Amino acid sequence: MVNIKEVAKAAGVSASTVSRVLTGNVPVSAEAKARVLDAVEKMNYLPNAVAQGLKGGSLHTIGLVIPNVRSLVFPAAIRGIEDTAGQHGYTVVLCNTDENIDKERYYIKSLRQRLIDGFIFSTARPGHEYLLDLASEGVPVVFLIRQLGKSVDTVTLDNEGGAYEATRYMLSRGLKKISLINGSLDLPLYKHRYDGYRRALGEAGVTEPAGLVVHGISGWDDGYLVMKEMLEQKNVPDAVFATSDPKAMGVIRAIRDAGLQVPQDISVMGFDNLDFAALLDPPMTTVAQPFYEMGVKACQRLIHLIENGPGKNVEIDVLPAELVIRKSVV
Amino acid sequence: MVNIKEVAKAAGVSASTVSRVLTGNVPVSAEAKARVLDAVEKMNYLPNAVAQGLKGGSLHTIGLVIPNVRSLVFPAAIRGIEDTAGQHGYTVVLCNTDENIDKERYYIKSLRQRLIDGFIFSTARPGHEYLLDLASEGVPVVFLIRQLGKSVDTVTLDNEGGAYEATRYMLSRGLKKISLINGSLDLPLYKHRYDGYRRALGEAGVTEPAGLVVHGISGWDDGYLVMKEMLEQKNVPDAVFATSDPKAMGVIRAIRDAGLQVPQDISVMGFDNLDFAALLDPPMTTVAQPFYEMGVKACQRLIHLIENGPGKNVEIDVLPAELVIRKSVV
DNA sequence: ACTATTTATGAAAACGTTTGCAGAAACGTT
DNA sequence: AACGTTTCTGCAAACGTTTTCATAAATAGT
Repeated sequence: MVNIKEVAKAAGVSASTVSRVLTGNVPVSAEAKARVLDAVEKMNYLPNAVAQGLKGGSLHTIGLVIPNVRSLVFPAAIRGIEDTAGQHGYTVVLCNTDENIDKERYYIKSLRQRLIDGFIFSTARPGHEYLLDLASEGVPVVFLIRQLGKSVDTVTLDNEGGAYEATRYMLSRGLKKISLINGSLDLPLYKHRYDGYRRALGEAGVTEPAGLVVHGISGWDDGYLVMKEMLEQKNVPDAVFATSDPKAMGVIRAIRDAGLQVPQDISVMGFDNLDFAALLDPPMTTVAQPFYEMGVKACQRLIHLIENGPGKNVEIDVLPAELVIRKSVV
Repeated sequence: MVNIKEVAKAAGVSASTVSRVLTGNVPVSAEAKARVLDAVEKMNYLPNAVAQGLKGGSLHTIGLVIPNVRSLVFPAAIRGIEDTAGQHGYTVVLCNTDENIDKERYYIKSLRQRLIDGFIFSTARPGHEYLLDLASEGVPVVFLIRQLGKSVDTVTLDNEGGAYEATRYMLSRGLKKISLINGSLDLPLYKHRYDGYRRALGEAGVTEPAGLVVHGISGWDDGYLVMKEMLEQKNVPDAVFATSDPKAMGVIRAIRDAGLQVPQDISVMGFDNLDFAALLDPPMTTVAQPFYEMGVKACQRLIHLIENGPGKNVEIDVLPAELVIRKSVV
């Protein structure tokens, strides 16, 4: 690759002048400018971003740390991040941690060595408080989807509100005995969904159905198993509110395997509104998360942090959830 | 961040010695080594990879260029790439092009400036021949999933064989009038799936059903539309072979909307074996692509290229497709 | 005990930029 | 015509490493 000195020689000026033409920081005579631009064009010169990075301390790169790209919730968010990063001249490097703290530490170390400008984490959870230290050391950090404390800028969903609306909707359809099949309460987001569910139930004066509220469920296979168990125990709900679409799919499968129908025998509601939710049979009623938009906002916030330093106060951006009504609830 | 000179001072040696201890390229007295290691530990020193990159010409980073992370075929492959990259100390930056050649060019330019070590492209297609030039300029490149010519190392699927097996399977189930709902023939992979379909039909002595072979279909909505059209024309197949799982989902939906059943009235076969294929109703019979493994192989190959230079001959790695039989075909 | 060899070390150059500094050239003022 | 400004430019230092080169110290060989 051709470097700045060769261009300078070709244009008959010094390297400094070439640099000045290209950065535009300092005025250069029209004539010199023309000669430089000409040479740059002819020689197909591109400044070496690594050298620039070394000088200026930034490579315009951000690190995106998530548990696993294969989880269906992330691709849309990634896309939102990548699109806005690209618009601002940033590049994004992707890291999958599998919720493993050692992997996470390794990635952070490795990226900081590379002069990364900032991080977006979707891996925040109790036990990962050192991420807060990272932020307080002055490294630009934003949390996405998962929140941890209130000291770091965060873009997340109104999980409580979403679950509340969902539960209220089922109640409004005459459903009373509503099972909750929920994720791990370790994650605030599942805690909040539980809260929303309880609030709706409380307002309607119905009590939590015994044995039908279960936490710590993750993935469709787990969902399948709990549902199967409930059915075998003859503890049959009117409806089940599964707090993720994959769990809901497992639930539906278990209901079908027991010879029952959705929603005629049991209604099922999901959460996430993954791309295929509309295509299922029956099309799934669920709560939509604006993943793409969340990615965009998180990235905008991070770039703001990088370029303007930390604001006076941290910003916790809670986006509204949207109820999407299809056919899996009576 | 602390730099090598500060460590050197703390250890009472020169920067060169610190460097030598850390790289291990040159012997250093045990005593100096101990002092250096001690200081490194105490000061939490991490060498600046950007400076190393500037010196050595590599930042140990690879570029992964795909059309869109949101397409369900990529996440597993990405994971395969990222995992093996991580094992070799490489970092991966993700680029979505939306099949847009200008975006692709922009990313390539931007990454080359950043001293990227090599590229994996899943965007190869006719019209993008300049990717071949990139490779012949000496930039390490491997193609994944999509092939373009034979001059660049490629990891792809035996698409012809997969489609052949799928078609033969449907034939063996007594299905004769088999519709093919295929992607764009511009992409060799869809061309090959068509070839496999025809070979199976030919061997069985059955002719392509008139009006039931259609190309250029992409996504579930398109699939839904063609199927609906066929049904309205009263041109009803025994089975349809949709060459991607999303297309198959659209097809199934259209069949249901017409009041027919899968597979009793019409059998449906997909292609890809996306994660949720097993969870559909009925569970979908399809052709599996080993996406994760393909990602691993592509990344291994790329790292080999980066570290050992181009081999004498290019390697086109065609992985076998696997028929996975579930319940959507009689 | 003296030279020849090996071993360990530091100084300095190099990687490709950007930028502070100072000097040169051009211009405008009186 | 002399001076003060302004405008432009090149030199050199700096970013944080690695590595070549030369030198000093230590060891071995006679």
